[in-house]
Amino acid sequence: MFPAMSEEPTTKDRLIFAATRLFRQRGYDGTGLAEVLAEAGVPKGSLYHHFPDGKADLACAAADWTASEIIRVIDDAFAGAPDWRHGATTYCHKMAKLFDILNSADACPIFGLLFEGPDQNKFRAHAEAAFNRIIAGAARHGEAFGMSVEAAHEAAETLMIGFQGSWTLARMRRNATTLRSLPNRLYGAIAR
Amino acid sequence: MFPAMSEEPTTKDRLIFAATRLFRQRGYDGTGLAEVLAEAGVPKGSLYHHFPDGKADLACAAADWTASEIIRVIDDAFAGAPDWRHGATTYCHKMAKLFDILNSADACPIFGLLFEGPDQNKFRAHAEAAFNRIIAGAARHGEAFGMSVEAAHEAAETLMIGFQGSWTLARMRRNATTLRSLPNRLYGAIAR
DNA sequence: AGAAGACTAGACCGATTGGTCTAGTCCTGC
DNA sequence: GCAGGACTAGACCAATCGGTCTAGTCTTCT
Repeated sequence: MFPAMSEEPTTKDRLIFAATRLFRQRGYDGTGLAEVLAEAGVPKGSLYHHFPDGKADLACAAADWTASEIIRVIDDAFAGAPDWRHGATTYCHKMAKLFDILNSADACPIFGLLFEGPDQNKFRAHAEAAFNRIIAGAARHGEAFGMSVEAAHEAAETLMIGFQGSWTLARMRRNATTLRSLPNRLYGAIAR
Repeated sequence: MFPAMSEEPTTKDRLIFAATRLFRQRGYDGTGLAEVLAEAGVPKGSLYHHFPDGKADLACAAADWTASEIIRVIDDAFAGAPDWRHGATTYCHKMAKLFDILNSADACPIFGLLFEGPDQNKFRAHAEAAFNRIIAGAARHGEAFGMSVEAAHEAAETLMIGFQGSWTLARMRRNATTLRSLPNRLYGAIAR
């Protein structure tokens, strides 16, 4: 969830990274373009050059980028896991660690970036496609464990549903316990 | 979640109802005071008279009111239920119906009103207290079914975690299926 | 070198924002 | 009736909002 610093990011990427971070912290409507520009160190003309529809385009790009990052976290978490539960547990622990790094102040990275944004069909379609990518990315691992397509999809969805609720509660409580205990919450029961 | 119309609401209540509805639909930052005032049919001076800290006070009042309403829904849902699962299922069905009534556009009433608002400790404390009231209100029913204090609390929290994630997904998908299937999601496994 | 397009820079703009404040009207109690 | 407080009403304000636009600089290709 942090940009790789091995290469100088392009202007466009700098805008996306800054927007992602600020939208997550402040929400879409609570973030002004001036803040994004200041953090990215980019002038306004550049923003409209790269994102002709302005703030709304930025939200679409932030959602896309977030989904790609989450899929990376999911893939890392499930790599080498012997079964779904282990992968999901690692995912939750990784996200709990991210939560701690973010100092407990940020909205859930998935839902904060994909469920809040401009009131436009374009964004909505983007966000939905991004979310479906995440679900598909997670379900793929379920299938690799031998789950049926349906069961894998269901498991992925359940994980994401629980993840959001848990992150939100962790945020309120200022600690990541609900994230770390999510697997037990979900699979202390689902496991079969 | 709709004001009782048996009595003419006070100016203050009109503001709270309007704010609650608009904050749920647009988010706190996405709602301007002018909109709230227009919907409530109240002049600005009145707002500052009743809510000296302005918009932030309104958010606190909206959160409190929302919690009270949700607790009412919970109590209704669990009234007469033979066990936790039945009560929780009825709660989910009631909320799914509310979702349909709201035309799928509103943020989760609990989390949208309690987790988004002014970046202030006062609001945060209010919201956290409100949420804890909801959890306690639900846990009470668990205890009435013979659950230990801890298990009842855990069950209430799990329900709310799942509820938020499900509502959010229902909102994206424009249908309440995830809300209606939440009990099976949670208790097709937890049930013991 | 020159042309064209990509990209940066920041001034400008009308609209909206939430809060402040003055001037009333209404209500209650003496 | 009068005084004081509760409450309504809306004008005013500085700041911010996101978008537009002009004027450059940089890059690439011929």
